Amino acid sequence: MSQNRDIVITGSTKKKILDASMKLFSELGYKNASVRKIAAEVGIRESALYNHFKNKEDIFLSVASEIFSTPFNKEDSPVLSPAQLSNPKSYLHKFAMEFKLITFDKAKESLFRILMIELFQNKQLRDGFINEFHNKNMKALSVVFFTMMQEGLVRSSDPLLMANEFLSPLFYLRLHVTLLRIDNESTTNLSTQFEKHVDFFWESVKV
Amino acid sequence: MSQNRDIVITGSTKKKILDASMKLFSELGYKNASVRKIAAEVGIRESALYNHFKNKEDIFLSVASEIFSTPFNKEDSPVLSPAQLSNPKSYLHKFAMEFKLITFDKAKESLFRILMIELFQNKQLRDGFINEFHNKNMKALSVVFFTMMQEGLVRSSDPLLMANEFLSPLFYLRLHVTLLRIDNESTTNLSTQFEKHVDFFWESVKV
DNA sequence: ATTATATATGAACAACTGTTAATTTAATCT
DNA sequence: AGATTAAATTAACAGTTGTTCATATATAAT
Repeated sequence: MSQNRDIVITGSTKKKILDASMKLFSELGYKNASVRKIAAEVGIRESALYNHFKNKEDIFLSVASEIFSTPFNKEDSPVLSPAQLSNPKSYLHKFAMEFKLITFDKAKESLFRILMIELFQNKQLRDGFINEFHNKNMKALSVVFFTMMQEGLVRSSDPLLMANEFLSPLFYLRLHVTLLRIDNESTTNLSTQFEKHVDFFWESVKV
Repeated sequence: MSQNRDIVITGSTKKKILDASMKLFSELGYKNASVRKIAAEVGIRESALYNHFKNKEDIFLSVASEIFSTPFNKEDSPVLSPAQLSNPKSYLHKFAMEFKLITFDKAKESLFRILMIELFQNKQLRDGFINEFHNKNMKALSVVFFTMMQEGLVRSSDPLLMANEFLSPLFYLRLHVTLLRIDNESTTNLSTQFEKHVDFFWESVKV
């Protein structure tokens, strides 16, 4: 009961630690985000952290686990119903818009930063990136393109290649946006590029 | 004279420090690559580093300055001569092959890792990435595509958009390759993708 | 009201950080 | 040869790191 009260009034300490960690990891990276900085951000002493987490890595893993849990790999987000596929261009638009939404989502942006910062120093994140992000998206998209090809909606080609050609510019765009946002620079130019990419791509593959 | 002798026999200490730093920065990141680790890699004590560099940041800047000095922005690499443009597809192939070469170049790979690792924590590298890599490549490519459009070699579109569509998959590919290489995983699948991308792209834009 | 439990604190630890100073070693110049 | 200069070493510094422990405080259950 009191747990509920805590949650309502201030949010549980554990949640606060995760939020503070996410913020600091994404701004400073793992090594620079010290347990003391995290504790200070929460408003407690560093020793109190160890009541909620085994150690610093435990905190990081808890934060990092969120990276691949929610955003892209939800089977339901870019829906893959035959009805949708009969209007293939609008399906691609939907996929890109989902991607755009995630790109400009503050919380997801922090997770993306953590991912990018630690990608080259953490095998777990590398595997997650390739399996949960790249492979999953590629698989989903290539199924879509394969179906489109069979129905004669797009030109015949390697579905995996086509999926890659569709996904890469979206990722690059996301990276670009994230970089600009760090320095509070304008991203209005880039925000329209998601749609432009889909249009260009569709012009490239439609029969 | 004796300086020359040193260089011939062992390489100057300063050069050795830069090599060791490049290696460690790219493997561990700035913070984790301590001055003691760098000194140990060179084979001297940490205090001796300060005979050659002002401080740690001075070493990093010296290494980081190489990132944007050599690889892509050389005006001569992807040549932009009218003669080349009359065979547009082979020009794009050349550009992509240049990119592929850089991707699989051991030394350049280290610099790319440093860039990616510190990209989100170092404004200087962010600016360098956007100005020296992104903008420069985009500008060069969009001029090419603009010319191609005028000569009726490719379909009419926004040259900048087309440049982006051409560049993004190359970058994504490079990222992917670099990640696999960290874990010594095979990249044979990916090595053929550079050519496939150009073929797919050409099929997409040729009139 | 007393006990039990969860969570906070302050202090301390050993290890590591970047950097400096005094000193020794080695190479160069006259 | 001796003097000068460059580059190395040893030792120490003040700070920070992650983690632990004994203790205090507040909440929950009896």
